[in-house]
Amino acid sequence: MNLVTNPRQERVDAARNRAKILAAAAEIVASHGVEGLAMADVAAAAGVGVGTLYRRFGDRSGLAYALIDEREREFQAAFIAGPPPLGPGADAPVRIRAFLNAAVDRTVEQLDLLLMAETAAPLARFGGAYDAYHAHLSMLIAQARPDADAYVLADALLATLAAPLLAHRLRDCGVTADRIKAGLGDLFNLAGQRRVQ
Amino acid sequence: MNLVTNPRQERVDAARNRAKILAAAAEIVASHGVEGLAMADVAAAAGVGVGTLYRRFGDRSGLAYALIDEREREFQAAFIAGPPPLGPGADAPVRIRAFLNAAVDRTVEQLDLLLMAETAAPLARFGGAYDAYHAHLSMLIAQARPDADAYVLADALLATLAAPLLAHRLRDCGVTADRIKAGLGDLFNLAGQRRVQ
DNA sequence: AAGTTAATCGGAATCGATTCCGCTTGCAAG
DNA sequence: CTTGCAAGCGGAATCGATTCCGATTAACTT
Repeated sequence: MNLVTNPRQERVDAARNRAKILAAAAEIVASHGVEGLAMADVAAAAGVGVGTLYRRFGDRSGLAYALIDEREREFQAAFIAGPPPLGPGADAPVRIRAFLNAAVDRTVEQLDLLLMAETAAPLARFGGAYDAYHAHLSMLIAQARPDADAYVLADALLATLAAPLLAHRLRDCGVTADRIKAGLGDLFNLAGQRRVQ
Repeated sequence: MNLVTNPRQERVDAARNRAKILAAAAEIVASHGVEGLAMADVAAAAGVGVGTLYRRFGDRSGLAYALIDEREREFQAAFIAGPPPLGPGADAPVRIRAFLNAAVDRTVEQLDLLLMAETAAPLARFGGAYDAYHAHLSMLIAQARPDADAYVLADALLATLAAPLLAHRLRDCGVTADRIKAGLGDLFNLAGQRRVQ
């Protein structure tokens, strides 16, 4: 899933082209929105052939993920090894709240690109970033709520953040990001508590 | 979202073509799988022009939804007005369990078509069947667990059943449908219980 | 510096979905 | 039984993504 590094060593012209393509794509998204991100246009704006573009990024959604990638690794670094409350050092419940809040913010922030990337290749997010999130979150949940099925609970919490659903709730249903954060936090809080009855 | 009925009255030739197209599409899916469902092929097999196909079903995912539609309305009728435990008559917690189990089964049963339909138009499922499910489930949850945020909890439970995620878990992760049913059931059971502490 | 090779290039060709539009036809009013 | 025309039809044209492949070129060897 790592879209930036490479097996051996990228040839200098290839690296230069990668940079030109990403710059051109970012500019197009900034000026014309995600819909304007046509492969032929990106290639033309970057001054390369479409073949080059496909060699580097695989397909349209690969390009979208590459555009997302920088913030992605930033986020992953933050919750894996950054300072508390997101990173290690805080209690699991605190980290879970922080993680969910940050995940909502991050998704909302890049909603259009995620929408496009997930639409073109819904499977790509799985096996990729999703699995990393899931591994992290289910570990924390197992730690904080030994009685719950951490694996499924993590899926439930993360699936609620899928770009298409989030877009629907935020844009068509008037739900706020804060309400979703609160709802997920409550859901986690309630789940796995020792039952009364 | 109703893909079968129509505003005024469908002309007889149009109705005949609709039937021919659906029959041809179903046969193609049966023999060549969902990947083989190319618009031009369906049109040719049905003996109509592609324009006709688009007039009737809007686009590829519309055709997929139409193929799903029959079982869809069957399912909706069952949980809205059918016999218990799915329909009215049983206690809310029982109906919720039954609904989640049935929803898992139904999704698994038509996983390929749903995968295609959602991939082509992830938004279509929202505003359509998803909203119906959500309305139903959140009503039951509100009834059974007055302390929980039924709206968000319903999203969490339903989002876990999204075709791409379910396909990933079932096919790539070795998770069974039964485990997911159990996990969702537990999640509902735990959520909204009066807290101990 | 010249040779060798595998990685890259570029852009034409291909492929499938979707749109367009002039022609046809069901059907209801006169 | 004509006539009017909105709904419907077919399939060519368009559009954008993706694939192909012969020409180039970076990078290592001798």
